[in-house]
Amino acid sequence: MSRPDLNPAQHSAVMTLSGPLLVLAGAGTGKTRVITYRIAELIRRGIVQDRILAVTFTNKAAKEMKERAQHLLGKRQRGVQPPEISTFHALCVRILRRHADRLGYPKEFAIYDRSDQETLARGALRDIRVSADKLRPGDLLHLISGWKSQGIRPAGAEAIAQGDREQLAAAAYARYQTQLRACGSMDFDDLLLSTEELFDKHPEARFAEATRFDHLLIDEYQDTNGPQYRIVKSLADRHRNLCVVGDDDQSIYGWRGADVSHILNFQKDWPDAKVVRLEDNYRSKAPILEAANTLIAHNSSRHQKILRPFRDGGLPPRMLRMENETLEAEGVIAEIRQRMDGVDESLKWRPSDVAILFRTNEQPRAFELELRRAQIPYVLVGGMSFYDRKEVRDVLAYLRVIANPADEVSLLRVINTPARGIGAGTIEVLMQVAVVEGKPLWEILPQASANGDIPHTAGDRVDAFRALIEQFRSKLGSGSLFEFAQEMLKTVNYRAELDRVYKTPGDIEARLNSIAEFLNSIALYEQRTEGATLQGFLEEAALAGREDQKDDDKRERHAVTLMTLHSAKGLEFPHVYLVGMEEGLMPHQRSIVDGKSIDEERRLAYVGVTRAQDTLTLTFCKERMKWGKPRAQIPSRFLMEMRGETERAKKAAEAAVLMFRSLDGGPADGRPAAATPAKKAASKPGAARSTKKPVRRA
DNA sequence: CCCTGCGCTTTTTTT
DNA sequence: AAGCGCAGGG
Repeated sequence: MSRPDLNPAQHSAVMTLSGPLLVLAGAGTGKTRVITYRIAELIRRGIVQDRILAVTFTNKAAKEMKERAQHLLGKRQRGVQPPEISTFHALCVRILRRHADRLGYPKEFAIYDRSDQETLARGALRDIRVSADKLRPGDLLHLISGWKSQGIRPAGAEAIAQGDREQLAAAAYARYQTQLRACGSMDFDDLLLSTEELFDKHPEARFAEATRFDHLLIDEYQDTNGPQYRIVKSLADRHRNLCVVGDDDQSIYGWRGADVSHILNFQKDWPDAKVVRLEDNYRSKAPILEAANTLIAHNSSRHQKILRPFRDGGLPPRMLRMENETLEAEGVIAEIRQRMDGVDESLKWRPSDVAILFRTNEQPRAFELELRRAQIPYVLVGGMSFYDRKEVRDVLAYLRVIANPADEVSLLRVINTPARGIGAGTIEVLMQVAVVEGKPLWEILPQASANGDIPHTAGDRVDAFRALIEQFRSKLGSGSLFEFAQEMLKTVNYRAELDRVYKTPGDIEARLNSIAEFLNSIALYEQRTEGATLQGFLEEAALAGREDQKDDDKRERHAVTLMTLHSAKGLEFPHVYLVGMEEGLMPHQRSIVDGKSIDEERRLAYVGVTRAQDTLTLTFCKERMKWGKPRAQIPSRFLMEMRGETERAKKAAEAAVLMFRSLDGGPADGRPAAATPAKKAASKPGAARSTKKPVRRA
């Protein structure tokens, strides 16, 4: 079975080198191949590689694309660098830095991740005296991000906010944004939004950026949000050589502001756009693809397309019913073990051939346990990442404060870590002074001991802390960053914090190890970067986020992959296990209750199914633990839809709606959960029709 | 100020 | 099951 180098459709997409081009590429149709060949072809035709910009959604995709392009180019000419390939966010950071003076932003800014944002959101809600039962930090962040992805600022949000909840959120948004700026920081949405603002207010900056490139390629175009869409337009309308690649059936980031209409309406924006459809699937064996096609056909409003299998043979997806999540993991892992140990050498599975895909981050627990027990190497992608660990965040916070003491979130994190006698009372007083004087907390610290509001002893401690940070600030920029960080940790005596929090020597050692690993990443950064700075390192760490760690490549080659469906997009594996195919999980309870985004959940399932090359196994449990209690599960409607049993799928959907809407997350035995009486009373009468949480009057 | 233990709530996906 | 906030004793 030989595969053509490029089929006619792919060839046409590669060769259409000027003007707008929409490549509608189904799963497994070789879209990466098209992009890289296109880049190579442009360079072959004499386009200087610096004039080509390719944008991806993840660092991993960017890295991979760079490697592939490099490989293709290497065959033709030696020493040719690949063109600029970058994520949206990294691109925006560079643009903002180049034009920082225009917008009056500092050139150096910290990038706040999800956990920093949560701290900020919590603080904003406290400042405007909103308790968690009215609006939780997570919900606030979701609303803020929604506004930001539509380009709406706090003033605008206050104007359009509907109802109490949104009004409160809009007020908190204003507060959040002020604090964020005061810290000299940006969140991920800000990077995009500020770039958009820069282009709006400063046409000359927009012109300068647009003139840097003659060709623009955007991968995963179905996942662009408002600001990204507008930035693409700004950058492309001069040369019009815009190639976007995507698949509306794989749009799974709607909750993050991605808007499928961008890809659906591409031809309206660019009337002379050429459209190429890639419908030959080279990845999955026919019966798997058939299941995928049948499943996705249940979605309305999509570009009609059918994927044709190139590979024949193979078996239909298996659907296995398990007793509970422990036995699910046991069953799956036992099978993998067995396949790995097979007698027939040619049929043996390697660990890296296998992926276990799931919907939520709590699901992998059971599988990790079993994999360890079976002594099968594995990598858990995403989940609790390196940068989410407490000790790493603490060290990071110290470095951030040293880089920029105005960073209040980080300052508050380390001011009493390890405990140095600056307690909640002292901090509260200092914060109040800061608010009254309208200055950052850091600038208040020198007056602390003089201020009569806090005890003398506390004042001395604050002085000592400030001197400590100042001492390291003055050392910055001379000598190795790695040694700098190492010395800082020693001086600060971070070890004391570990001893306080962790009881067993094993725990302490594990934490020390992750700190060592972190320090190592500083050393690696220094090695590969000319003119390494602390700021530069912090920025890289923020943008790399939960993505790859340097030695993952090596590990991945011998390990079973565990990951969420969202992280699996763009990847493929010979053997895929799609686990937890139950109502409430897949589709998720949330989308069942508000009935809105079932289509997106279906696309998610579709993404999962189309990751499989040779075999696909779907599993579901009869019962699953939740909050310490076992709970009856209904098999996912998607299982039935995949087999064309539409009526049975509808029944499952109805049952799920009943279960999740009326029982407030009811238990296994069918009796209503003993929920808090107040909540019960409120949710029962209105539950049938309400799409939003009923707003209760006080 | 710091630690411990109890009780209450939690329900998705991530650049 | 686990993480958070709060009360109470050193």
